[in-house]
Amino acid sequence: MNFDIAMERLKSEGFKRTPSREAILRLLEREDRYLSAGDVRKALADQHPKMSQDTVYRNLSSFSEMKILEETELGGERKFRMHCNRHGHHHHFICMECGRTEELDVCPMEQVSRALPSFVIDDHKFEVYGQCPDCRTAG
Amino acid sequence: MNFDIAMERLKSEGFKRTPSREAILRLLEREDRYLSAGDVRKALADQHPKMSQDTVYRNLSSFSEMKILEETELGGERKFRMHCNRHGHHHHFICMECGRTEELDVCPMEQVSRALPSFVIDDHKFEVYGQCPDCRTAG
DNA sequence: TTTCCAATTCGGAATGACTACGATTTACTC
DNA sequence: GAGTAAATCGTAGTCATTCCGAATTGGAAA
Ligand SMILES: [Mn+2]
Ligand SMILES: [Mn+2]
Ligand SMILES: [Zn+2]
Ligand SMILES: [Zn+2]
Repeated sequence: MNFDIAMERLKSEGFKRTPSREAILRLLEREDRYLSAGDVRKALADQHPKMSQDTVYRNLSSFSEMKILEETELGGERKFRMHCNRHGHHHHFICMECGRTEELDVCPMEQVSRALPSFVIDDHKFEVYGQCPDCRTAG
Repeated sequence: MNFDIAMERLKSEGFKRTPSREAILRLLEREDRYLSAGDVRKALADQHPKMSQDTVYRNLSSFSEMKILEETELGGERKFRMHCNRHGHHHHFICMECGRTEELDVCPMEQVSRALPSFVIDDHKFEVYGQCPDCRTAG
């Protein structure tokens, strides 16, 4: 997903176009990795020193709910990234140093569904953590 | 894992046998599901009203580090359960109503390792969420 | 263009999980 | 039974997140 498509999505769902929303989405498009609300505030501190934490949290949550962003929880913190372009279901490798992700095609849920016929399955989480090639070289 | 094996493990690693530790481990053995620190405090409020949160958190963390407990993070909270008896690596279905778990044999990490040869893989998380047969019937 | 108002943001206080820490108590060794 | 390090207690602090009332603003309607 890119900035323009995200803004269209907002408009089509009746959200207003505000400087805060533009700045947050532009940042996430540019960074292309998982950022916490605090990361976002820091990154926008120069251009938008008055943006309140309420605004950051509220918008990140809204964007996540409407699938503009992908969200996970790492180290007790919510983290957000621009939703991948790829169609359909996928998971991520996440670099614990820089937050960058690599998309994974693997998903074992068909097997699991078959193994648990009497359970209601609502959701699942599959994430792989480590060091990306760039961070590995740099380290 | 059961209470007695857990106490042996504590002893062998030089930890003292205290009423707090016994109560926490007995509770987790009996419940056999994921509990938060708050859940533990509430459950022990009758028998051990003076047990401080420091004691609960410190011991749950210690037990988790020494693999007496399994730990996960759900809804922004750390949760703990007695480590399964099963040998070797596995994952869980977790009932979002009652916290009970079902062990899963499926793990897609061999495929992932093959797909990401230039990445350092340190860890992964695979969890399935939903409703267990008991809660389904009860609901 | 101006008016209008619900949506949005702001600033700051409240919440809740978790951690830190000095004082006190306790489990184990001798 | 005395000594000592470990463990616990009580409480205060931290940090991410949420809440709330007041002020501002985007964009539709006049
Ligand atoms: Mn993705
Ligand atoms: Mn297990
Ligand atoms: Zn990296
Ligand atoms: Zn259940």
